[in-house]
Amino acid sequence: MPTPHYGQPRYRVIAGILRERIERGLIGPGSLLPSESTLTAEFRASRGTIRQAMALLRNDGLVATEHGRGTYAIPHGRDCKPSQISYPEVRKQIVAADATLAALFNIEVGARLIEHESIIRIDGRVESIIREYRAYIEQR
Amino acid sequence: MPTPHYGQPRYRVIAGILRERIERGLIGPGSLLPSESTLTAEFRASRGTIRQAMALLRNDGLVATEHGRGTYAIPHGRDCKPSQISYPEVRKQIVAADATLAALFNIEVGARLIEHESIIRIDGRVESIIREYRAYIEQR
DNA sequence: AGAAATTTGTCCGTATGTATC
DNA sequence: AGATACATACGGACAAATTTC
Repeated sequence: MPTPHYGQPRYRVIAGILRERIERGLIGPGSLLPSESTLTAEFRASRGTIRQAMALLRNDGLVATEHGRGTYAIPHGRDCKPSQISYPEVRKQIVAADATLAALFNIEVGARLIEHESIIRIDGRVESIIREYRAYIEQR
Repeated sequence: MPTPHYGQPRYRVIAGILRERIERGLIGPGSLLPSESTLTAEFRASRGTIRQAMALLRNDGLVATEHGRGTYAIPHGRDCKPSQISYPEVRKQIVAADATLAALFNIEVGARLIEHESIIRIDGRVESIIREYRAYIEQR
């Protein structure tokens, strides 16, 4: 993928997402964030970009990093007693049907499907991932 | 050597060589691959590059890695594809985490997950497929 | 049971080359 | 030209799990 940076640069966007997870208690406090390589997978960003994002969070005192161990969320400011069970994160995207899905929907392998993904976390840990697939209807 | 990436990157080349050794049975199945440090010596590549190569093999389900132990070849798979048969409306099975799921759950690629699949039909037609993934908890 | 060595996991800093806005 | 971003690659260091002595 090229590098369109309309508006905010990616490292700021990523930092913002992580910041929100921390401030909402999805991650911390005290627990480890995903590793750099995991985050590169999740955000599909390069390591450099992830590290820039982390640098912002460190700078804001939201996280601390220990060499060889990882990056923690810091118990922040006033504890607003975050609820233990978090709101799911939701994502919607168009994916290509694999063999199994294609067979079920009776469509061609590679045909488009809409995938809704919800991530349910408890204490910041991913508890469950739910994906729903539907036929893709061309719009417009 | 600097880092020109003409043609194939080194980690792919290395992964290819290792893949061949595994598929030829020079290594597997079940036995440990050489350690990362051994491979850096053999291929004169940095550890990071070796680890990238290993990640490819893991992603293909050819090997699995355990912290502090090593990486071993996986007993080669014969997947009897059930494709033809009509699926039950609800299904539960254990699946291997792909890269995306592994990143979200913060587990190893290839680690076990429980997948619940439900098929929603309207007038006999598949309307929607819902899959839920959870961590697999070893019982013994 | 305990210490040391091995091995993987993670982070740090840096560097080069390419491509896009 | 400069900032952003990607992919690749190196070498070093500390942390944590496992194995060996």
